[in-house]
Amino acid sequence: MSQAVSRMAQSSPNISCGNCPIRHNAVCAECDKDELAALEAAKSYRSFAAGEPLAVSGEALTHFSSIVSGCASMSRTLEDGRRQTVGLLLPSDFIGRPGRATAAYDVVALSDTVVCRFERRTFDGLVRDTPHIATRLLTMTLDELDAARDWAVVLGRMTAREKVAAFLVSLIRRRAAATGQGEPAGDVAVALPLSREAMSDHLGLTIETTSRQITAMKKDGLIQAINTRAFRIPSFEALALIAGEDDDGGPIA
Amino acid sequence: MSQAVSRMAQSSPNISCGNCPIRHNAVCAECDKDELAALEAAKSYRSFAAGEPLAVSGEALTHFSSIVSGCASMSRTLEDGRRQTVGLLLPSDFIGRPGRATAAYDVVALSDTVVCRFERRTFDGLVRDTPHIATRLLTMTLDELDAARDWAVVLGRMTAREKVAAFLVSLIRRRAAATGQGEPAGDVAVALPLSREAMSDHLGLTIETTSRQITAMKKDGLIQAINTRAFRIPSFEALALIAGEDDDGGPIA
DNA sequence: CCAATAAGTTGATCTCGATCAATGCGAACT
DNA sequence: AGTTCGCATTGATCGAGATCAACTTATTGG
Repeated sequence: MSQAVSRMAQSSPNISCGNCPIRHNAVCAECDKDELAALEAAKSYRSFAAGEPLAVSGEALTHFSSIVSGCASMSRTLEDGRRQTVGLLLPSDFIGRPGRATAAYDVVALSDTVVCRFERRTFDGLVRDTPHIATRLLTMTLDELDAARDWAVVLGRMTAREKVAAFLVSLIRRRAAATGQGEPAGDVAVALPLSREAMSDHLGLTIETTSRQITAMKKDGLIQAINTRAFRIPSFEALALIAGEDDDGGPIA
Repeated sequence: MSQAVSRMAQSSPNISCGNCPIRHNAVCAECDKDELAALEAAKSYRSFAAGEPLAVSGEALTHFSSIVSGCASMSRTLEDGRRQTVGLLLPSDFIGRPGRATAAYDVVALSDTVVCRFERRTFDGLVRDTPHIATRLLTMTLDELDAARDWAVVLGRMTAREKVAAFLVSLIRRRAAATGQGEPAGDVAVALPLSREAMSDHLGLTIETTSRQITAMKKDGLIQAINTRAFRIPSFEALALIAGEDDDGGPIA
């Protein structure tokens, strides 16, 4: 998909992928040989086609996984069909939590997706017995928590236009971060890894409203359509401004 | 305030409070004497009057704190004044995160509040060097993450009435959990520790809409007003049903 | 290459919650 | 007791986004 994936894939795939839950790789300074061996033994990969479920809310979750490439959504659907995505999973994001055997949300692949995974009980033991893995997981979880809280501001208080802008801005930032670039600036391109419906589920909007906002933003010159799933953004800063940010760049402190 | 506070306060206050970030107390099986002594030496208490800020977004956060009694909100305010509360902090909830020196949100005391706190650098060291403290913190953070994601469903997809019901249900559940009771049932009472404004900021609604929904729910017999800040709920189950839950009790799996 | 189907856009209308504005109510102070 | 001030409720109106519906554009398969 993005440059991120190809970059990840080439980093010593035979030892350990570059975006495992603990971000382990061959040069991890804190890992001794026994730990690496244990991780390798417990690790496996699995592919999912777009639309395929990676987990079903309420059902057993046998593995702790981390996205290697592709994109998935984590969502809850109410009885009457209303659906809210609570997290967009991109490479390096994890699925599952130590000590819990049941999935709390539905996780569905939005595009073809590869995950790196660990059998749950093995992983639980690894977290319990390996301090620096637990620490690494804590940092990742705290980051996810901040992201979830930031998103609550979008869902609770932003207009449709601001929501769409905030989504594009956050997607562009995550892609840039994954490829090791800094804060995006100026003219940038985004490939959307999801449908208008998945986008709307994430934004708490209907498909129609999302579509109309995109059209309006095209008219205003904020975005240009390469095709329906790819945009060119002439000014990232202008978009970020609409997404309700200070003009000094970066997310609100 | 609630029964929770008095119950907490009496558990060996001279050794360690019962709701410190790591839920340490005199009988913690995993803590040796040195660790306990280190915790005690680093610990202090501080009181805040209702309305007083515990932290300001973007400014230095010198301590890692845990609510002992009272109630605080964690929120972000956009430039134009729109405000969204991203977390309601009740006893045992923590403020701050290891390894970060700056507050990400505004934290304000909603009622008179007491916190138990640790000087930041000391706490960072403690988390780094004491595996079971890191593990405990990881569990708490994962729980917060689930709560934040659950709330995203409320903010993104629920109607005003459902939002108010969901808020009351979650508040009642947290109170019950804090006092060691199980799932609430039947006729229950809630004391609201916050104003209509703070409630609205949490729900992503205006004060007027929140007030109207409360009035409507009174008319429908779902809630009875003891006073403006305290309700009697004749049927917790009926309220939970409106809050968009399955009828088998408990949050959706 | 053209049907068939899914995904996306656009239009018309309606509704829920926001907004603007006034009134009610209770606690704190004199 | 009455005044004041902040909080809460109620009323009237407006508008952003939802809904219902038609249509267009991609994508897939024969």
